[in-house]
Amino acid sequence: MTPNKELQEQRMRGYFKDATREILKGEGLKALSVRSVAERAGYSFATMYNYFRDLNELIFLCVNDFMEECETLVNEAGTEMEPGRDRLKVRVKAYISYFTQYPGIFELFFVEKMNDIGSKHPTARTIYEFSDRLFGEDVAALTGKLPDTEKINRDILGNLRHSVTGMLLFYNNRLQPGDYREFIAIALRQTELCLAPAYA
Amino acid sequence: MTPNKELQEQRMRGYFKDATREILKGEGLKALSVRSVAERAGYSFATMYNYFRDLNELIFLCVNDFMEECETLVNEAGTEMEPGRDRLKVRVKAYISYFTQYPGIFELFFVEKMNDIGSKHPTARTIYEFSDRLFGEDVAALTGKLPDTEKINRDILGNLRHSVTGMLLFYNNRLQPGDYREFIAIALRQTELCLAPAYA
DNA sequence: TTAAAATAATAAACAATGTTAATTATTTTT
DNA sequence: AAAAATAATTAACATTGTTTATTATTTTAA
Repeated sequence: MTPNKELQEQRMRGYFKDATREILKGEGLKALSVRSVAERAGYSFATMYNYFRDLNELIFLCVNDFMEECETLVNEAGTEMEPGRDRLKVRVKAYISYFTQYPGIFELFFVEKMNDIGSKHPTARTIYEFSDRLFGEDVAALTGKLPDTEKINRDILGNLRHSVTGMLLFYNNRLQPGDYREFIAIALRQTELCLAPAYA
Repeated sequence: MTPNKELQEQRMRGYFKDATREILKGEGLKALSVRSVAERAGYSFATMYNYFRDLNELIFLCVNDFMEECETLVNEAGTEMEPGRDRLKVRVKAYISYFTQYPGIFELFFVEKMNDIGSKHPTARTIYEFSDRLFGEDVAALTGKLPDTEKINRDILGNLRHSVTGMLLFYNNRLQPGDYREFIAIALRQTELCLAPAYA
């Protein structure tokens, strides 16, 4: 019987990745350490270095998983609705809800200071374009009949990306505004404002 | 001769504060440590604890200085212009320029994860309202003649606050977009979009 | 099947960090 | 000038990421 090294290694990596995901979703980046991950995975902290270059590599691998999870959640919001203004708001709300429920994941996506290598990583661009992918269809539904659609789309999606990220940053990291309901209300209002170029 | 304890203590605190400011402006938060501050101040790291509760207190004290510095810079931009759209853009540009020149200060203002006490600190609110103070006059000049001025002002200033912060976050922390000129161009374009409610 | 080789897991160690407690140096007061 | 108070520093501890040695295990070869 020849042992399946590939499978074994895959499993080991899985244990560490799962542990990392759980900690990030639960206690957040602050609680993440080589030792905390290893303990949850059931191995010594030194074992991690046999499967990953360092803690950062492990963190990077989680981003894709989280992105999928978030996308699924957003896609489950407003399924019965027509693409457009109202559905966009429902989807933005789901997006925001994900990142307020898991502030550690928000931190990981948008806040964590990476080294220069990390920022040049393709992941950085994928994150940058993440909201475009999620909200593109609804925006396109609003601008489809207009001339100069592409430019307007870029404007709107850009504004959405920046202002939603900004709001989440203030809410998650600075507790501004202090109340969640108020935060959501402002967020939806701002979402509407971002659509202005579609009605010009 | 009775020694002026007050003055002496004030000076000591000044040495540490200056050292902290210099490091934050130069190498950024990552390079800031009790030891690096103390070395630059010319004292042992333990001495810091005789004048400040901890490193966080020292950091907080710098925020106000930086805010003043930034405000001065912004106020020096477009002094000969009329309040309004064009001056706003010049001022936003100065604001952005400050926080890209000193990414460590941006981190300190908007990114650094504070403990709950820190986020409930009055400073958190001051930071939140900082851009409103800087850009309020120009926005008011645009909306002054409209009905429902206050509401529109809030909308515009909110959108400005969030989208400028979001853009800076992407640029400073994720190198998106990769080129500074492109970044500025997008930022100014987005600034204009934020003003849409004034022209409705 | 058992000895040798390869591999995997871990423990030990190091450097850097924030912080506190103990100690030394300095200044002030009596 | 000695005693008391204060200031500054050193020593120490706990926690972090990471690397280097050791130990345990598994695979291979005789």
